[in-house]
Amino acid sequence: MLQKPKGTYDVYGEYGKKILYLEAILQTLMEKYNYEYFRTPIFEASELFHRGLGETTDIVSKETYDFKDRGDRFMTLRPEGTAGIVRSFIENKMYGSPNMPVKAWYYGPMFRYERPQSGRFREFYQFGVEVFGSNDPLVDAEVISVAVNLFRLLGLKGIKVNINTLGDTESRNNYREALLKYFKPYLNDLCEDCRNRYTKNPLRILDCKVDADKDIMKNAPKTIDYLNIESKEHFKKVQEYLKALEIDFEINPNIVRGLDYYTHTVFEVEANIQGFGSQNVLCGGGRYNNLITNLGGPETPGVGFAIGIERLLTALEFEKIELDINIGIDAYIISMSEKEKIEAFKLLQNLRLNGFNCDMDYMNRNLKSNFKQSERLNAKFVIIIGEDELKNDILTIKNNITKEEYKIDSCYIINFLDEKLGDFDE
RNA sequence: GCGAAUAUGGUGAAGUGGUUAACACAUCGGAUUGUGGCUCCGACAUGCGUGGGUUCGACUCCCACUAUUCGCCCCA
Repeated sequence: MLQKPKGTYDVYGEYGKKILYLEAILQTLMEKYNYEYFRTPIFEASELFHRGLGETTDIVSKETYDFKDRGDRFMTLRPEGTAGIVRSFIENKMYGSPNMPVKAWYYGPMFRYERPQSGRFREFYQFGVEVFGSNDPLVDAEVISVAVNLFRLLGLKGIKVNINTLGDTESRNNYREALLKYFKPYLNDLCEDCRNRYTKNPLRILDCKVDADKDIMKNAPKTIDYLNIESKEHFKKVQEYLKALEIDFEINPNIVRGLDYYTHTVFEVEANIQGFGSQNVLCGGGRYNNLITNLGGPETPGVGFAIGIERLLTALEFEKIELDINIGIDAYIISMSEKEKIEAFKLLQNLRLNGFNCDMDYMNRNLKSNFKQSERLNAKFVIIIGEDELKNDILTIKNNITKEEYKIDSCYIINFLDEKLGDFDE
C-alpha cells in the first residue's frame, strides 16, 4: 500500500475543522496587532538558510531537505520561517519604507529531516511574527505578548515565559570566550554531546540535560555578567515592559537557543503540562540584530518568534480545551424514492443559497439508513420529501433532537428554519 | 544519527506449531418497530506488515527489511 512519507500527516475530519478554526483565530489576532501577512516560498536557495541560520547549526548541517532543480540550482525546503521573511524584507527594500517598523506574521509548512516523535513531524506548521527596524525593547515585549495572548485566548493555563539575554555582538562574543575558557579544564567531565558543543556551539552546553545537575554547570559564567551597559539596559527595559503588560516571566540563564542569529533577548514560552516533556516548549524566539546584515541587507534590528502548530493543538488536547468548532449541519434532506430526488436536489440548493448548511442522500439509502446518516452528520433537522409531500407541495420536517415533526408548505421552509434554528442558539 | 516497543479485517482486539483465525464495535442486507435510534436473523480477513529460513506443517519459532509509536540529540 502506498503510504505517506515518514513524518507527515493527512488533515481531514475534526482535525481539519480545528486547523481552520485556529487559522481564523491567528488571522484576527494579527489584525488586532496590526501585523502584516507575509507568504514567502516554501523553497529557497540553499544559501539563504546556510547564511541565515549558521552553517554549523544542526538544522542546516543535518536536517534540511535539499534538492537540485532542473537548472542545477541548489534549493532547500524551508526549515523555518525567519530567513525567508528577512530575504523578502531585503529584496523588496522594505528598509526604505516610511512606516517602520515592518511588522510581519506568517503561517505555513516547514520541513526538517528528523526522526518523528510525539509533537514533531518532518513537515510541520509554524506560526510566527517578525518585527524589523526597531531596536526598542518595547518591541521585544510586544512580540512576547503576542505569543502569550494567543495562548491565553485559546484558554491555555499554566503558561510560563522564560527569558534570557545574550547581549549585543560584543557582549555575546565576550561571553563566548569566557565560556570556552571556563569549560576547557572540565572537558573530560562533560558528556560526549557537550564536548561536541564545545567546538560547535559552546552556548548550548548550558542547556544540556545530562550534565545539568553538575556543579560545573551551576558555576558556569552567566550571560548577565558579560553584558555591556547598553545590553543590560535593554534587558532591564524588556522586563519592565513585560511587567507593564502583566506577563509573568522568569529569567532563565540557560536559554540560549540553537540558532546563530540571536542577540539580546531570547525567550521560550512553555505550556507546563505534566507528561508533555520536551513538547512543552510551544514557542521560541528572540532578537536578531545581525541577521539582516548577514543576509546582505542594511543594518536593521529584528525580533520574532515561531510557534509549532502541531504542538499547540496537542497541548490543547492534553488540557482538554475544546475549540468552538462548528459540528453538524442544519438540515439533511431525504427523498423517499427516485421520483422526489430532483425536488430534493432543488431544495438543497435553495437552502444552501439562503445560508443554511445542508446535505442530502447521495447513496440511495433506504429510510432507515438515511436517518442514521442524518445522525452521523449531526443534522439538526431532517426534511423528508415523499409522494404525499410532492403532491401537496408540502414538506415533512423533523427536529432531530426533540423528535418533533411538522408538515409545512414548502414555500415557508426558509422562514421555518430561520425561526427554529434560532432556538438552538439559546 | 542513537535507543526501546509494536506490527492480525474499516476500528478495538483474542489466539494455538497442525483440518473452519475468537469476540466486540462499525458497515451492509433482512425481520420487527406508527419514519431511523431497541430487539432478532444473516453477510463481512483467499488472510495474520514484507521477504527469507527452521519444520512433515507456521499467523504462532529464527533472521533481515520496512513501517508505526515513544525517548535521546536538536528544535517549534
